[in-house]
Amino acid sequence: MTKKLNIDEVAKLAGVSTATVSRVLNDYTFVKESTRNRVLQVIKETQYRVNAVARNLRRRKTLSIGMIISNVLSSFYSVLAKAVEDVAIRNNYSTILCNGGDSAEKERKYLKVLHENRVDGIILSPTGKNADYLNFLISSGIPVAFIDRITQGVECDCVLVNNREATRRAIEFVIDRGYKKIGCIAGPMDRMTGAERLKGYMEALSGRGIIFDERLVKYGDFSYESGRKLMGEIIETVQIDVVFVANYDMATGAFQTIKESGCEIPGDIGFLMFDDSVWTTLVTPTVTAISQPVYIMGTTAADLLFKRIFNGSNYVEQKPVKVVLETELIVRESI
Amino acid sequence: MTKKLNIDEVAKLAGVSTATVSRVLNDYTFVKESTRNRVLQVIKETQYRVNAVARNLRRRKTLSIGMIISNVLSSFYSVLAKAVEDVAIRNNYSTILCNGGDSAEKERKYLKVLHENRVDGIILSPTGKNADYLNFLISSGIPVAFIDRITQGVECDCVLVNNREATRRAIEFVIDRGYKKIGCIAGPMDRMTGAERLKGYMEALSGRGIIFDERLVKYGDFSYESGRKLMGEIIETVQIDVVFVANYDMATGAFQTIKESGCEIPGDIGFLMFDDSVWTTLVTPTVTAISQPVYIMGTTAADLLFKRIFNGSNYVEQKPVKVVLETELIVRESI
DNA sequence: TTGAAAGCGCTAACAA
DNA sequence: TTGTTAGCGCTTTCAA
Repeated sequence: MTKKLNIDEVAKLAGVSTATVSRVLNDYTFVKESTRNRVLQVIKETQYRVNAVARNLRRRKTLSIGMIISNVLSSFYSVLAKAVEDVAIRNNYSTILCNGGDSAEKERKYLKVLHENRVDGIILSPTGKNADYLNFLISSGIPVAFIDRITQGVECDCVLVNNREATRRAIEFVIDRGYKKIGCIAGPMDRMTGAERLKGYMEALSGRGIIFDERLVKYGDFSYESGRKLMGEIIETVQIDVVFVANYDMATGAFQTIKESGCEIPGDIGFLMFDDSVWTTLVTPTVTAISQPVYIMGTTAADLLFKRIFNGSNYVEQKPVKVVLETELIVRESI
Repeated sequence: MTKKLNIDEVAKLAGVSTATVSRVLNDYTFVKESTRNRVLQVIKETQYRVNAVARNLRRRKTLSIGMIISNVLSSFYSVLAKAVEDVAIRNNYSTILCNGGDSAEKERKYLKVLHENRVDGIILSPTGKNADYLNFLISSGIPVAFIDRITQGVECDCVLVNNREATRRAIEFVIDRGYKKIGCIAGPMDRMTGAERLKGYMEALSGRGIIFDERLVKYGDFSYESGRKLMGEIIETVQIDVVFVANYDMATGAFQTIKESGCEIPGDIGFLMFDDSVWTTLVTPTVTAISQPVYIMGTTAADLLFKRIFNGSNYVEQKPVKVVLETELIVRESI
């Protein structure tokens, strides 16, 4: 707060021009060794730090990317966030993390904030809305990458998993183990992952000649609370052999409810979930789960994004890349 | 990528000066209704978005804060991150999240990046090092708040829990239940929480007349892997009644190891952990845990930070606030 | 109620 | 190898 410390001040103290200081700051090669040292000395003494805001304005680059996810509290998204940040750091970029909570308005608001801050790229798990804004961003030169889900009508890089296929195969496995009445706690149908996983469930049934019974399916919002509540409803109202829960948070709630109800897994009810995380090997019995390569999803999407960022304004012409990663059914004791 | 769209362009299209556009942008009152509408119309048609980088440079404010935590993957820190971001959003601020991984060099690097980006404040779970840089930041007008831990020699707002006291009382409870040989998987001693919790453990022993046996204590790094490994060592080398694990991630690893070893909890070995999160009520038996008000810690620290941010440069004179929150021992089946 | 213009701190042509 | 200088896009006096 003493005197305002900027590049001019440093230049004055070192007895050179601001351009020279700038050159030192940016490791420009053509600076005489002695001059460079003098400047570095002043920088050290004054603890001068370049003002990145001014630099960003001038360079028209911010060395930052934005990331919008539903909620860092969800294990899946926190891994994604970590993966993306790891890649960003490797590229000397900062990450602005936004928890959009799956609200289309929030997503739009965050897109606006990120746009205003002129982030060099945006990576998000989209709500499926705001196609207009996303397209506008892309066409105005800000690369966008989708992760886990997509928004219809927006052409950009994306990284997904084979939700439908993975679910179908897992349910087929369950059926082949002899289970007949297969309950399902599905995600919301307006979310790609929710819809795809349910389709996989239905495909497996019809493929094995089992009539789809809609009373066995409950629709949640992917949250712990909804898993908890819907599992309770299922236990109270219908008779099932096994339950498939469409994501980690809901499965956590559902497992809790089953445990409290006194039902035995897998004796009274088998348990299969999408996502494999922390507690699946800790509980009794251990849980059979469809495992996604979450961290890889994050790094893959980030790599795609940075490829475009570093391609500069040519990037618009390049075809979007779609990566679909494989999941793995990890069979444990609950089925 | 068509034509460069800035405030001048908008002004031209609306037939006014840039100053007027700026006034509209910032809800300045003295603009004639018709003029305002004309400008808003142009903004809408062109999809103009203010360049926050330029605005920040001019205003010498960025409406962003930085947050440095060990690792978003850790349940504790992800809750903290969410809490801080929630408060930031409420104040119309963005959060730049950095995973410092408890490395002093990384912390320093991130502090530098955040400083260069002229964030309006920084909130961190400090490594305990870099006191010089932190003090420099504070004295140059960037408010800092600590959360969960502090750095010696730095005077700033902080939010902690009563680590030592909480542990002491919990261990006393364990002793009073009749346990005698109390193992401990402690955190690293150069981290405040690690050291304080171990002190609490030792205080409880001496208070109850139990001789401290250092063979029963293993020192980990708060990670899943170290919990897993150290629990293995304990099981193989010493005889204990009960184990206290000093944080969530290590407890996850330790619990896994016990489960795999075939030992019964609490029959063969009682289990007590610091932190209460996802799986403690899911496993069999449910786990007795010291619960921290994590979300509240985050919002409290963020509130303190924003109070200083909004106080402008006067903030340096105000005495640092230290908040110590209470934890709660939640008794379940594992003890 | 509006406009002209200075300047936030930096980078990068261009010139020397 | 170094300096001069024109902006980057915005806000904010000051004047009209």
